[in-house]
Amino acid sequence: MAVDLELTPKQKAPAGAPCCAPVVYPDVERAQAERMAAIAKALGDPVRLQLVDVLRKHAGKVCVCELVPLFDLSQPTVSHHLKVLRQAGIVGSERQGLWAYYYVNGQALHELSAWLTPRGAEERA
Amino acid sequence: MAVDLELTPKQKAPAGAPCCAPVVYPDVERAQAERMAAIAKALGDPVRLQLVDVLRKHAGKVCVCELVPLFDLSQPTVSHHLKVLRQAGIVGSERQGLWAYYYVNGQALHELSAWLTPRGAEERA
DNA sequence: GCTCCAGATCGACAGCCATCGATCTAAGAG
DNA sequence: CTCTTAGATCGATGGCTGTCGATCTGGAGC
Repeated sequence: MAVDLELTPKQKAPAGAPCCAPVVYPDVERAQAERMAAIAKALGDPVRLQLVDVLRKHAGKVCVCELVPLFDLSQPTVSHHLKVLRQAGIVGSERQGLWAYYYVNGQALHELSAWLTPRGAEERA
Repeated sequence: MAVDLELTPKQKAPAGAPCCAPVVYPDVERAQAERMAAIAKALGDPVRLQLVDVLRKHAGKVCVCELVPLFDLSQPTVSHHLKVLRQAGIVGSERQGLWAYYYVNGQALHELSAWLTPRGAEERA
């Protein structure tokens, strides 16, 4: 851990020179960052996060008709949130007759979780 | 966890009755959901997620002047993103003379990570 | 004092997003 | 076939958000 980096700039930049080195950041991370951000963004709404929470607690497939009354929201809105979660790969759905059942795809959540805790607190990649 | 729930609705709702029980959801979760969603939302932008990534890798405090050239963005925009992260409690800042140094507050990330993995991961995929 | 620099804030603007009512689709019941 | 129900989609709308240039703040150096 800990790149050798100790409050780098020590004094004012001389003239028109940039105060700090560019510190080019390998964009190997960029693709992964986009993916992680997409997952996080999908979870970035209290309603969607609660939807995931409910689906996860039920551990099995849950009917949409059970999800709608949990929130003080219209059915189209809940449907919209489920769609967002589906497109982010966080949940999956399955239709059986009139009803649609949703379930959590643990993979996506695990991906984000793994990024959040990169092995033993912090460590270089 | 696994609540006993197996594809609840078996047949069409009779008349004007709702098809499923409301399944009242304890809003004890609601406060936590808002908190988790706020953290996730702050991470829901690729730039902010990369900022956190960089700060984390450096393990120490990093000067803003080093962060700006990492992205093809104006200084006010980077400053804005840092502010969002700060307000979400994900990063902290410290000013020293002309420079401002940012660092990751592991707590917030750990909170979200803990919520994402509520114990023994998941079994289905 | 004055000047320059680092960084935050402001104001504006475009694009996105959560929400709704209305509508569409498909399936079960009669 | 007809009616009803579950759910998705559409269209509109108001609010939020990412971005920028311009400006403000305050410390460093002269």
